[in-house]
Amino acid sequence: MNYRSKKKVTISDVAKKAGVSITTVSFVYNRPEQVGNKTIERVKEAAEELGYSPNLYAKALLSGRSNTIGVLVPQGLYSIYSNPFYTELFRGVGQICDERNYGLNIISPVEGSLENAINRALVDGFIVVGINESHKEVAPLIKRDIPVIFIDGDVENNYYVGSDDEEGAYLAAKYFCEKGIEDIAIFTFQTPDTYKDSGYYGVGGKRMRGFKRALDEFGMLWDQVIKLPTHASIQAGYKQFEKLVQERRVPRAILCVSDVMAIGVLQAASDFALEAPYDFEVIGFDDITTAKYVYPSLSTVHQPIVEKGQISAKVLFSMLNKEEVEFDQKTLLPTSLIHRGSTRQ
Amino acid sequence: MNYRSKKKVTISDVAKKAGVSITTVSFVYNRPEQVGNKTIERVKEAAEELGYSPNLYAKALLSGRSNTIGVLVPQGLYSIYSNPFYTELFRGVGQICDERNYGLNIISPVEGSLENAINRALVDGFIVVGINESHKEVAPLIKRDIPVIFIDGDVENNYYVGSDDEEGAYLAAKYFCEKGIEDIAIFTFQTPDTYKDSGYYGVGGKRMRGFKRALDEFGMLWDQVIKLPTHASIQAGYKQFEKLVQERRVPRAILCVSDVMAIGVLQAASDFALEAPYDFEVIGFDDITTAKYVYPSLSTVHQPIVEKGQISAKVLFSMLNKEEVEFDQKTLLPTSLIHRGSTRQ
DNA sequence: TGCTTTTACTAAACCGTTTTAGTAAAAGCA
DNA sequence: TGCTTTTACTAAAACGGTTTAGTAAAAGCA
Repeated sequence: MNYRSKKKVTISDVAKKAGVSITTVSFVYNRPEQVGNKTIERVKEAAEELGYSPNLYAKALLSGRSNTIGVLVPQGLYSIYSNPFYTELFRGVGQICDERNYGLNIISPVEGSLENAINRALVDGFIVVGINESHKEVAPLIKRDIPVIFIDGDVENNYYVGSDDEEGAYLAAKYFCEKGIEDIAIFTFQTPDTYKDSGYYGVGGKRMRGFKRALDEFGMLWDQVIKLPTHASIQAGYKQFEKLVQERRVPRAILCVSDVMAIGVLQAASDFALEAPYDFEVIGFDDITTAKYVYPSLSTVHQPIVEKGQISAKVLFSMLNKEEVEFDQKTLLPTSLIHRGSTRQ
Repeated sequence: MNYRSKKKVTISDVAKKAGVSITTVSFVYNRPEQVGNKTIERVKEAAEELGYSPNLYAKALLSGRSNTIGVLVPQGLYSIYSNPFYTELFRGVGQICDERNYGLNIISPVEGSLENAINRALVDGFIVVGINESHKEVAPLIKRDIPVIFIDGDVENNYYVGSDDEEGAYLAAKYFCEKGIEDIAIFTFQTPDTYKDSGYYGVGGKRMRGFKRALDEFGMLWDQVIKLPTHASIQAGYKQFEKLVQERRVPRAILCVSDVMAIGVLQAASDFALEAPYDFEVIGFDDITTAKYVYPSLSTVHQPIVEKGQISAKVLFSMLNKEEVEFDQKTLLPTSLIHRGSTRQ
């Protein structure tokens, strides 16, 4: 089949057909009290017959608003929608958008470039996730003079909402240290080159610093810990653990910088007849919804993802409406270690 | 703190500052080969100093395109982003958007009205999920003369992509019937009044008809089967099963019209020291990713959700580009029964 | 009746771009 | 040198609406 659209019918087509000015047509929709009843009737009839519907871009040009906010994410939509962390974040942002009758647009790189994406996004403001404010790709944001708030990046000069990643990671690592476990592997983020500055980047960096602080405290050698860069997905976690099994170096304890990796680990373990917390222990990070339901249920560092989304949306809306913002410029949410089935108390 | 934006700088501000016409400024960005080098230099400098960034609505008005497609969903964003079915659907749609460098906007009701939402959405085309084409709320879509494709609704006159819900449900119910189980409960969708026509609506209706066909075939009385309308969420499934336990009428078999409900059932069962498939058996519907990872792993009717998203996006893009569409007007994807831990072979 | 107010409508300006059609100056060419 | 072509730029017309300022006719009023 072949789709063809008829050509657009504009306000002046309706005006012509109804025998009135375009002003009158506009008034029929926007200030009907200024128009006589029979005229309203006639205009609406003409509009109906022609199949008129006002052009939204023209309206947006006049008002300067789209009534939509954007969440800027550093990966493609397929990745993003495969990662429960983002889904839960969107849940929080979306809830506030529901309340305010705003639209929500997830903005991901266009041809690999966030700058392109920003330069095309028809939104009134941005929530930027996982990117440092200093990153050159987000420079056009400042230029566009549009309200922006950052989540999970290194941020100095803008609004920011994040979790206490360093502390959460510290608690997780400390738990193993206190048990005297020395044979630890860390599944770290595999930072895409584009967004990598130096050393450990963003939340991944903060979590690593938390792990290190605990190990340092207990006199363990940071350099001797196995660090395995792993994509944030179940599959990648599975693969990484599979490799450890095949190389016969499954450690006593695993710290994952993300729950999905940890779930992959549990899955792989089960396929190789290993079982947490008996053959090894594992702690994830994020406390996504699924963490409770997997088997064994996943011990993890909880961070309030949904709330993070809610708060950032609220702040953004305050900026949009030029209201006082009811939050500090930097909001740091608490993290906590949650013991479930994948660790042995 | 208080956010203030400076006033917008336009192309004519830049033109004035650089001492050229606005045409020249426009050319600098869109057809630089038409402009002398020193002029380009001068214009860019002026633009930089003023912090110029072109107005996207004006551009969109000219081009008539936003390079974004919309997925129209029947619930608020909080609900949608709590439901893995949608997330996986968006994954499929998003993948194609990634490839084509298109944006993806999830459009949910504005003040409870999808019509409002449609009338504000700055998108080039719509994928409509779970709503019948005859529903009055989607009428403005046809009016806006914009490409549309439907997923999971009752559709006659438009492009449509769906799964063979009736057959999948039939297989699930038949499985229990063949085992001679008569004590069956069905967890059905709780259709919001707004979108309810008559009888069982949309995919929920198709699935119910599939269940019924199997029961009929085995001479079981449809009216004697317990039917429990349940919201599509883990919590609601949990609550519903909890009630069954408390009323001491846990059935031998449960058919759920959605995986999330079934996962709630498993969770509640575990909390009441019941365990599938020993104390009862349960089959879900959808085969969301999590179904594999819960305990016991969930037997379910598989439908290719991601593929559904991919196909509908592909069809929509063909319509947008006025290409031949490589799919039939109606695409019906196969479903199949997957046995995992929550049933006993 | 004549004056004021209200009602119903409209012309024109504007929003911020892109694009078309055109021009003057510079360059190319015999 | 005189003619044609190219280069570098611009004025003005779109795009499709909303809004302001204004007008003519109808209604209100003494």
